Amino acid sequence: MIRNSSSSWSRGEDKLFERALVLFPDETPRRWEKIATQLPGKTWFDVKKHYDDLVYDVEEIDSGRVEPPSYGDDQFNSSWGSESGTSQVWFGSNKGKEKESSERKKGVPWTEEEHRLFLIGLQRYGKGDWRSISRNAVVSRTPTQVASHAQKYFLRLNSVKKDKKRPSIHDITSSAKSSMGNWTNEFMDPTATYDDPESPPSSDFHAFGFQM
DNA sequence: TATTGGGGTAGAG
DNA sequence: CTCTACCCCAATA
Repeated sequence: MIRNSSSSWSRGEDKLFERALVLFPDETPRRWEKIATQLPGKTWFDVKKHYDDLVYDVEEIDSGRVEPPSYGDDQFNSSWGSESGTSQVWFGSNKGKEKESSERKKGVPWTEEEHRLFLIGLQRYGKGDWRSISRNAVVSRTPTQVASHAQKYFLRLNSVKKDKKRPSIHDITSSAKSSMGNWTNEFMDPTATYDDPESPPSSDFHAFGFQM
């Protein structure tokens, strides 16, 4: 039931979609149209559908305590930073009830699902409210986790963004080369262009006002 | 082996 | 609780 796009959304498309989502906040007038611009072969309707699906996913997880979709069936390894995927340690499948053996805290690598949820929550609640995000979007994660993840996330975004312009002593005011031209196929390319992660100035409406 | 990526934790606000 | 910085671990170059 969870995560099922109307059409086939590839990884690259998803990435572009997320990028566009963070690029065009909820306050954007023709948000879907603008987002669809970033997605070749997709219409605004498709995009909206996809977003709706994701939001539904989030709500489902929030409401029904539906644990994130089988992470174990990840045939295609997620590549959220490492090209080869294979993030960290998938020590013991902690599905169901976590087993606190004598295992150290170790790190549970965020999966795409969680990351997407995080992005959604990020847009819906804004940059700061990690508690709301962790409460509504990424239930599997505590505010601290979310904050840490967000830190790394934005850090990477900024790093990449800067890196793209780093060897540019020539691009003083930068020409059109920094727009779109370098990256042809950014699909499946983690080092591809992620720009402006800055969240909207609006602190966002807190539809729900529960504090922890 | 050195560097980066990635998550957790500690400390300060 | 949030923000920032640091530490530790694993993967990659």
